[in-house]
Amino acid sequence: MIDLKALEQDPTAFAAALRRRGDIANLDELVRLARARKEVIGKLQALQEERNKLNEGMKKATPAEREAARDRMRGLGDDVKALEAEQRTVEAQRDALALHVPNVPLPEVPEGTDEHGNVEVRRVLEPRKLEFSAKDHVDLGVALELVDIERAAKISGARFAFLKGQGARLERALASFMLDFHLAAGDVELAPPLLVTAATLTGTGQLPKFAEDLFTVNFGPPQEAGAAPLYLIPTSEVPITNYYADEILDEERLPLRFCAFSQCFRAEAGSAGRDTRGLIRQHQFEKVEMVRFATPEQASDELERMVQRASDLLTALELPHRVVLLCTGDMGFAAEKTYDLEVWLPSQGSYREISSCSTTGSFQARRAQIRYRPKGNDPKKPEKPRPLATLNGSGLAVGRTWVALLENHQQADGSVRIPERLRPYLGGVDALRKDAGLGSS
RNA sequence: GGAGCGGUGGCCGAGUGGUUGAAGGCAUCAGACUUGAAAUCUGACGUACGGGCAACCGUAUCGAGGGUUCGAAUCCCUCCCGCUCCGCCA
Repeated sequence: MIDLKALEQDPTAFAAALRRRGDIANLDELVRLARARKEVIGKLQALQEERNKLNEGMKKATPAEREAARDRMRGLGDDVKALEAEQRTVEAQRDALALHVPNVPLPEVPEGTDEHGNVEVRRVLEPRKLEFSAKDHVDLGVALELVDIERAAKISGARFAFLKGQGARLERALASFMLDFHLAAGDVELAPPLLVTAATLTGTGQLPKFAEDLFTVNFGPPQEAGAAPLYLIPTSEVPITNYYADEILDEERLPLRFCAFSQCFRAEAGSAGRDTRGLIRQHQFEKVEMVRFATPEQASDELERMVQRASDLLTALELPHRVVLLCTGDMGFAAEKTYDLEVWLPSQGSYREISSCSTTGSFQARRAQIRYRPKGNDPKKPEKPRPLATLNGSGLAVGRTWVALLENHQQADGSVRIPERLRPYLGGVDALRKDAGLGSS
């Protein structure tokens, strides 16, 4: 959620900053509601104060005095209730609007309407020059019996896959390798719940606006569902970021750095027809995620560190990639600055997203009520809590890493070379070959 | 699925209609004492909103919402969450 106080104090500046992403529809109405709310609260508190004062004398008042005060008190009580209802209404209207307003981009974020406005920051590793024509990961995977998409369609429909034999083991190896990489750098690992409440998804910004991208899960048969549904997480950013929801952390603890492995589930109703071949876009995929809790002052540095970490992972896997700074039009709803890491895919002759690292500033923290208490100078007067900054980044999308590894390390004979660093996770094998003797169709 | 119990401040835990934002304890912070530390003593110590330059003042807040009442942490209703036992189960 945007900073409503800042909005109220300087609507013009706020609108200018937000207009860069082209969405300022509700700002005027929000300002109006903020002022209406103050007015209601002012009236309400005056009445409550009067009521409290009258009440103070009631206990020791004589029956006659009590009787005399009663009418006035009744009237006050009714007025208070009416104003309380009004306050709730105004706040509900305010929240309904505010929860749909996206985050404000940082000044250094380039302006643009779509991915063409993104700015390449650097490239790492040269793509190999193949002396044969590159196969894509589906052809490679099918030939090596690493993946079975047709049978997955039979079981679950489109956008699902079985990994098989060495293919399944490769995914497990990649996830383990990534997690160990993060642990070696000092991150704390969390294994999160995969089903979360609507409130949790509101905290990170997926709800209320993007419900169509999520899978809903009911208790028991749909027609009997009594309890509120849960949602399959689209990324472990959701449960991890909400880990500290409604809490106040001491500044000394920050920054906090977590990593997590999880399945992710995305309905992505709007993506029909895009990336229909292969494993690039699935309803279910694995991802290792990095999440940071930091002071607003630390956020920028933490973002750069996450990008570097993701890049180092790709380098360790010998995968050519580039870092891209997203423009205003290509950023996610909650982000105020995002870098994508794009890995080289020989079959497409282009770079494809494999990691996205964002700072949301205090946007999610305000929604999820995550605050920290600044150190302060005077030990007698503790500082007031303020929202902290949350960051998240893929480190990495395991499925897409699987794809990139096959395509980049394919060899003339159809086998796939395993990079040195990954071999310990695959029992020491140096390549995936057709005659591995694992499984048959 | 059946039966029962419970949700109070960072934590534990009193409190069943009227100065209770809430006893007491723990934790934390500051000061005193001490060569230092421990122990001890004194004091401070929730959050949000409104007003104010500030000191500060006011209002709300005892899981959430609604109701009864002049007045609710305390009474009533609904919902949410947690725990225990039985059943089922990876």
